[in-house]
Amino acid sequence: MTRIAPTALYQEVAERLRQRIFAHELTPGTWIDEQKIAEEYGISRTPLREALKVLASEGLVDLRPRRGCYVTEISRQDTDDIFPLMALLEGRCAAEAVRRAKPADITALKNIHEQLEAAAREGRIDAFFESNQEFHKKIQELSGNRWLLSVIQDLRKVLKLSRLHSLSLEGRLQQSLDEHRLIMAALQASDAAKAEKLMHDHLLSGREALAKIRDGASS
Amino acid sequence: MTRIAPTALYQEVAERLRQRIFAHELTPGTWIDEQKIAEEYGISRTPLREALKVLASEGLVDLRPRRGCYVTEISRQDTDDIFPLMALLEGRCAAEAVRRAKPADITALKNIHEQLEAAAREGRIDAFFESNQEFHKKIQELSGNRWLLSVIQDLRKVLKLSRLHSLSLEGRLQQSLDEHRLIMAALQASDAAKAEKLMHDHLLSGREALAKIRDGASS
DNA sequence: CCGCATAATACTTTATCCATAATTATGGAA
DNA sequence: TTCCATAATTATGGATAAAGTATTATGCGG
Repeated sequence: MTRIAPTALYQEVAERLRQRIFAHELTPGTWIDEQKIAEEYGISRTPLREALKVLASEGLVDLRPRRGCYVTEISRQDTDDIFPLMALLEGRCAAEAVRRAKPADITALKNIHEQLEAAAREGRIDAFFESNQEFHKKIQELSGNRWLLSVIQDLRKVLKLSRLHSLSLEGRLQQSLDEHRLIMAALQASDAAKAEKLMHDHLLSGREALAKIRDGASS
Repeated sequence: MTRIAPTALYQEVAERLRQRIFAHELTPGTWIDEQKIAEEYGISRTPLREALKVLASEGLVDLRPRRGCYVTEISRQDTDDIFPLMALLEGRCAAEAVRRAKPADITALKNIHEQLEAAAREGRIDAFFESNQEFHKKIQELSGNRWLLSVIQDLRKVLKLSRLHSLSLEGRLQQSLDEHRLIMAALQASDAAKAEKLMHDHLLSGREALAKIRDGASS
């Protein structure tokens, strides 16, 4: 059987490591033992090392020459820097999406939003996360700007390094849902300016929740 | 002699290739022959391949599995997408820089701007490019947001793929200088809103120049 | 004469091996 | 007992070789 999608081995390895990092199985600061991982995956160190180079330029790991590879530790300063940036970018996405969205796109968005509502009703946290991601992603795609999308996705990857990031959403599930409803309404009403501001504030609101958790945890 | 900065070989190779790509010695679309380059640099293919992975995630080359490595071809759509994004981001930088700049920072900026003026007076194109880059970079650093800076730098790398990009600046040297003067004035006056708008328009103005050259070239 | 299939060549990919550098542990001296 | 130095071990970085896959060219058949 020939593979339809000829992904190189190093790409698959990078993806598996990414998932382990996002799942916080590999926590920030931990050393990545090349030999151990290679053995574990049943591959040689060569593709693994290439995968680590990729993760390094994504900012997920820190490659210290002759010292080894460590999962990136993200600081408070970093999240404080990234959230306003994401707010700016995703706000722009929302505005652009309104201008370019066709009726069918709005319908698709409504479907995703409905999944979010359902997940919230049934208290399915994982599904809520999933739909939330999808909603944001869909809007980014609607913006029609490939580079805007890629920049946002890159930054989101870095944010996912923080364990607190996923925790923070749990604590404000209802609030997040409310904000999503307003955004959805603005999109339906084709109000670009409103959608931009709502999305912007939605992101900053996420930052606030994170800060609250962090302050609580450090006390 | 021990090296102060223990940079890995793959990093040096990546940097050399980057320069060759920016210098348009390796033009977009050309195939990168691993064996030839490795031989040329007197290294094995291992560090070269690692370097290519890095360049790939920077978007400078296109790594097609089992097909080889090609210098990225940037489309009109890409530049049309990137310039407004850069305008948004660099605009934000300017606003942020005004808020955070200390008197000493403004003085430093004025010095760089003066170099720009001198380069323009003496018609030193290369020096003008240099000072222009430095001026923008300094403002990005003043914004104090490491991530904002890195995103902008990444996008700028991609823009540099286009040969037209550097050409376009030559044609509008005087206009670019005028815009810089206005930005400098807004910075000195600590007018964040004005600096943001001027910087934003400055970038879009760059896009216009590029579009003009492109249309002229394709006629 | 054109199209398809097969074979050969070339390049990517992966694995193994070796050397160098860093870190840690142990021993000796103060 | 503690600190410094040296040696040994371990891990990273680089090179070479082998294998697998894709592409191209050539030959044969329709």
